[in-house]
Amino acid sequence: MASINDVSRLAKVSKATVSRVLSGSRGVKEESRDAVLRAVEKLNYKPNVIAQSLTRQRTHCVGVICATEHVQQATGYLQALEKALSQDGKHLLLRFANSAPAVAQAMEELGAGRCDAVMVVGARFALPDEAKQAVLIDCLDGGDGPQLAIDYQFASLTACHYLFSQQRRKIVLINFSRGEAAEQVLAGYCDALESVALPYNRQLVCGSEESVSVALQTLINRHIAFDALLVSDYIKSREAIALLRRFQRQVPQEVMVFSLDGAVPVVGAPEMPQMAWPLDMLAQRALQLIGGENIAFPPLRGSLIAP
Amino acid sequence: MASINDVSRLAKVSKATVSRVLSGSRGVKEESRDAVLRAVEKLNYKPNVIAQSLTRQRTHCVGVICATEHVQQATGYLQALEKALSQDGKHLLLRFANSAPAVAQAMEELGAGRCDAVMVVGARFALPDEAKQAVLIDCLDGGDGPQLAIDYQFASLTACHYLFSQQRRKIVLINFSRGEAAEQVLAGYCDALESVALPYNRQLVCGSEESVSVALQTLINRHIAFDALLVSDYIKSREAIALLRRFQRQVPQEVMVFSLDGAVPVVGAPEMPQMAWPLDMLAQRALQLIGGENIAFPPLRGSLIAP
DNA sequence: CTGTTAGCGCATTCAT
DNA sequence: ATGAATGCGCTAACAG
Repeated sequence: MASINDVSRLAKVSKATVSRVLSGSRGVKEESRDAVLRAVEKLNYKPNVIAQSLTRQRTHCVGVICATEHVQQATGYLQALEKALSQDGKHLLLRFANSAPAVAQAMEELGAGRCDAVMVVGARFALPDEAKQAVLIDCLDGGDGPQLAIDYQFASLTACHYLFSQQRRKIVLINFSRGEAAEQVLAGYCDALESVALPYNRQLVCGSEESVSVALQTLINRHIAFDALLVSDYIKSREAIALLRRFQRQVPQEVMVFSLDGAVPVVGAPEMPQMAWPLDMLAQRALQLIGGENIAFPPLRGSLIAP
Repeated sequence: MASINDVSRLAKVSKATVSRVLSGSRGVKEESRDAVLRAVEKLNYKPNVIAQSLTRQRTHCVGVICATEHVQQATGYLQALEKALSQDGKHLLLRFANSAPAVAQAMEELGAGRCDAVMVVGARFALPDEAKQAVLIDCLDGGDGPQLAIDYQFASLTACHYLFSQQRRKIVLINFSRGEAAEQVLAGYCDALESVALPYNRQLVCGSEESVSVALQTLINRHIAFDALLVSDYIKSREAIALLRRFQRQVPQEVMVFSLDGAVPVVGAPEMPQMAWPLDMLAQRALQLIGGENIAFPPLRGSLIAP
């Protein structure tokens, strides 16, 4: 691999001039400029980005820690982030981590100068202290640092109203296990019920600790009627649908399932009604945040899509 | 951020000694060794990986270009690769690119010393020349360099036999648009038909040029009977299912859809019968290939999963 | 306008 | 066993 020395030698100018031509490029005589460009061409020279990183103290790399429980949830985010980053001349260093210690370790390894910034995406668990230095995106319990939140209350409200419009009245809520988002979802659910003067039935709200299957089995065992499920994320929705089918409950005829998590990009018609988030906008904002701008964005609102 | 100079000063030894303690770590007096470690601890010193990369001429980064048309197809690969890489102390530089020029540009930007190696994953189109230097994983037309192929003929054969076992005889094949994999799939399909003495019906094999919807509409318009679809990938399967439902064809009762591409990790019960690939093994082999080992692996075989 | 010099942070000879 | 010196490839400050 040719280095800047080779170029400067071939072009009969100093390294500094070569550097000037390739970077700032102003204040260089036409003549030596051409000589440099010719040499660059001939040697197929590309500046070594590692050396550049060392002097400039910037790597143009951004660490992205996908803290999602299931990969599917990460894909939409990843695609949007990669697009925004590469348009900005930055690179995406990917890492998966679905527990607090794993996130901590990832932060550790992405530090030490390898990245200019780190973001944590989609965590559904309490983050370790190390993550306080990162930009948090759709993480359940946002810290005090820069972050991007999702408006789950709005989503929940929308979902309920959609289900009402589909003549569903007995909506089971299968919520996030905990965190602020869970509270928001519950609040939206309650708001919706109230707005149509439906009573709040505690039995229809599934607690955090149990699995989706267990929750549904409990309802079925107790002969509690329901005609819709409002589920926090896509994966749980799939679990729920699988279980309902085993009990011969037609989906969506008998039980309609709504997924709040639309982070999975939809191709063709969506499988089920769900929220779709404006991921490109999310990515843009994320870039602004890692750019150091200290903006507080309002929670992002998604839009309804349905089969 | 503390540098090696700070440590050497605090420990009252030279930079070389510090370096020795942290790297090779042998041939150092116990005394100065402790002093260094103490200083490191106190300053919370972490060697700057960029500087290390510069001297060692190794970045421990691997570029991964996801050349898949749809993100979903990439997720399984990504997760498996990231796991294998991070276990090996390497980092994954992610890039999406779904056209030859995009791949070329990605190769360009990932070169220039940023990565030790690059791999291209899941390309369903002809790769540019630049990609010849990369390790090719599940790319339709493999080049002459190191690569990892998938045994699509085996998959196709398995799929057909599964469909036969489900009392399906009129199987529509919706193949890849072109490339070696398409030929393999067709070969497996033909083998299967032959093995149960079914005639090959040209009308049931859908050509490359048309979209899934058009292909199916054509069949329906011509009143050609079919009771199963063998589809090359998950996305097309979803498209097909959506269209079938619009024509009131019950899936899977009337028409069973089989997806050859199992790169989408399944959670819970699979949506439809499909092939699942041993992605961790794939990732292991990919690592061996970028490690420079010049091994030729046999095409990878997947296993059937069904609802 | 351009060359020289001095780092960036570290690893690695080569002496001692 | 350890320190001084050199270089990785490049940028930037400072003179000319």
